[in-house]
Amino acid sequence: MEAHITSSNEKAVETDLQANLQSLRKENETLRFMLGVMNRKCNILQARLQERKAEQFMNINLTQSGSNNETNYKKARTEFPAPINRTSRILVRADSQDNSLIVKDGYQWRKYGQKVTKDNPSPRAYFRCSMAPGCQVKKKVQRCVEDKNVLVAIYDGEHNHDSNANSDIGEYSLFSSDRIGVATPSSNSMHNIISPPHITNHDSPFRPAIALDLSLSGPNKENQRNYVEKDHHNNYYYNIEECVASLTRDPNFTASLAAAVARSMY
DNA sequence: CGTATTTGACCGGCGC
DNA sequence: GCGCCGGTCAAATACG
Repeated sequence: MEAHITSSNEKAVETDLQANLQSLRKENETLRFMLGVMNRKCNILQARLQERKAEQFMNINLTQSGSNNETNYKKARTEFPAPINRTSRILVRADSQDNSLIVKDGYQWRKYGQKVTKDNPSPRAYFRCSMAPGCQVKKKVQRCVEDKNVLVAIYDGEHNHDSNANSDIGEYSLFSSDRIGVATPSSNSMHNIISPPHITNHDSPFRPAIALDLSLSGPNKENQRNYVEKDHHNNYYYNIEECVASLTRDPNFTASLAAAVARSMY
């Protein structure tokens, strides 16, 4: 009898927990969506500010001298580069037999050049974002000198528009297991591949690791994070595990977490 | 025929 | 000044 009551109580608690978990998931989803919207709005505003600055610069030059528009525009573009000149390096698994330097990342690119560089026998392809007229994001794609199965894509600048990756994630390899990792802008070699530390690799140093993508959209968002986490004491961590370990060591954090979980349950 | 890609020419920065 | 190198331009070409 008593045992029966206990089990029904447990069931009630379980369904309660399930419901709470569901509502927390929904809340999380909503917050992520809002963050995504704010991110996009921020990018658009930055692009508009950039255009205004360029226009102002052109106007000043036109009133000061009678030189032609194109020269002024070119100068304005160089004087005022992309609002935040971010660069990020992304490594993507590719078939060594496939000679195309195409990295599917959810954006539309127009190729405008190809060049063989000194340090790498594989040609480097130059792309410009063609999804939005004002977008000045560029990317360079080249096969890794150390492993031809890996494409190195270097992104330069910040998109002023959304990608279509969110709507059709499965199509784009950068958002699936094809992506190997993100390296810091200063890195010059494959040793900067970032992968979960618990994944060991005995076959090849460049074998793709599983990368869990928590970003909201395109590759430039990766650059903002670069897998570097910062805690509330302003300490930087270069991998998730280290960050989690530090947080769990912090009694304030664990107490706050426990309180938050308790609040969500009752 | 319009659009995307290719590819040689050109440009600017840098070191000598 | 010269040569090297990476990045960009633009005419030619390919493609749907």
